[in-house]
Amino acid sequence: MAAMEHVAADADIAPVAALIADPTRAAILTALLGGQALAAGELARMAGVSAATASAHLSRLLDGALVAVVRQGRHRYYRLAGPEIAEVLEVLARVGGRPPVRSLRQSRQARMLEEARTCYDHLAGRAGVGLFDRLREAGCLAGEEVTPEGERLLGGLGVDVEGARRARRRFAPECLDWTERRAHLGGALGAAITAVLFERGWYVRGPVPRAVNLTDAGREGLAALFSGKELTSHTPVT
Amino acid sequence: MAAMEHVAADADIAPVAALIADPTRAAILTALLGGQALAAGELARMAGVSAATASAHLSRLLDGALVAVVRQGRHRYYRLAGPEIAEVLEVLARVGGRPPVRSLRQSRQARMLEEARTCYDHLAGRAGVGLFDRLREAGCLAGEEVTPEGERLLGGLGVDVEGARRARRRFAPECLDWTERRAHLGGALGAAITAVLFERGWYVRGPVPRAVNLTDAGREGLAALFSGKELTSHTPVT
DNA sequence: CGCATCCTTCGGCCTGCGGCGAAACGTGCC
DNA sequence: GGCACGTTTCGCCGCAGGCCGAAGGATGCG
Repeated sequence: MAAMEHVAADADIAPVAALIADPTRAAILTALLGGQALAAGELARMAGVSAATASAHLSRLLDGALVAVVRQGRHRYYRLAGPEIAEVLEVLARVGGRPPVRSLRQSRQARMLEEARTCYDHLAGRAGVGLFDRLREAGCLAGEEVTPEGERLLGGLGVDVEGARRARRRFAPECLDWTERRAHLGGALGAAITAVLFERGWYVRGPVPRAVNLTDAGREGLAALFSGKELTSHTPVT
Repeated sequence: MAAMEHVAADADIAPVAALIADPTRAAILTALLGGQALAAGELARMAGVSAATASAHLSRLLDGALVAVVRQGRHRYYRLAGPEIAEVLEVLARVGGRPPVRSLRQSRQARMLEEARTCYDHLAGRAGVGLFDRLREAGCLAGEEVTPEGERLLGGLGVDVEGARRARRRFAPECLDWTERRAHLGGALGAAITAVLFERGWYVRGPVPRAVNLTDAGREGLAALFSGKELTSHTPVT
């Protein structure tokens, strides 16, 4: 969930938030969430303000690079500047729209996500930090590197450590886990390990989008892995 | 990327954004991104304002449920209210911090993501909308349902359509694709199909977090699938 | 060219809200 | 109890910025 590894070094979030913070601008942006470009006048009508007001807002949104404009005859069609903008609006909507009290179903789903989930492409939640801890305890990790011991253990599991090292992303960064408030393993290595866990069927995806479940095979496999026993051989799917 | 299916029916995003929009509050929230709870006075010092000012801000953040507080003696320790809040801040940071001009490497990554990526747990990008179109053309989908023809084709592929229908989420909603500006298939069915694509090795995850790549096997398999030929039998990994 | 349409710029009004110091409140310590 | 300290509440000031109507481009049409 917390994609610390991807956050630009302390970017100014206030100016962007300020652009979205005005109700009229928010209405405009939400209207544009549909994906199609809309004319300035139409946006003014949708937002319930005069053309002059809407124009001022659109000008600021343009400055802030939240929207882009294409002139066509005497119309100016505005659209969101990119997918990231839509993402921001959607995440904000999830936070703003969350009900003050959770339904039973929601809290059940929340508990599942706390137990084990994916964070982008690596394992997170209690399972994620647990795995990270056990890898450290077993002496597999030192700083952002893998020890020879770790190479052996992960290699035996079927993880392509060398491949992960060559990937175009950070190798083994800690990724702050937001439900556990502690680190789990992210980056190329975290993704590679997680891929193997799925290939082996040790974890399977759950009904809720990012939830994953530990299988019986996974429980046994992980226990064996960290008790030092050799693993049964394994043929990857690809 | 566009998780339309999860957005609450037009939630008010402006109030949340307004809370983040003030530079002082943004500084406080960013300070709390570290994960540990901090005392009010400490936050005041970090944000560079008087205790009175910080207190007022914290009070508003508390009202808006962006932070939570725990009293301990004469201190009050504030922390972010939950993982969603961290997520909002991180997404905002990505947008606010994005460089005006993309590096070669970034634009290469962006192109990869435009071609094919995952959106939560289903296929998106050109590949996602393409697959959706071909499923529709083949008469597999009707509204939010699967036709008998679709049952046959997907069943032959190894997709558990019945299982997806029973899942605790929408079955086959359209999900707006933000790079293509058209719909792709989301929900339980989209996830189930995507899972099979990975199991069969038709798609593999790429070096960039959400990127996926079509394999040669995938190209052939998909071509065969939509040309009506029978598929080679398939043993799932789990 | 003249007019209608769409959009932006300008000038003025006014509310909202962030800032501070001082005082009040609550808690721990002696 | 009395004091110190952390935090909140109160009162006040100042300004950023949202709103509109009117005027000023720009574009298309006849």
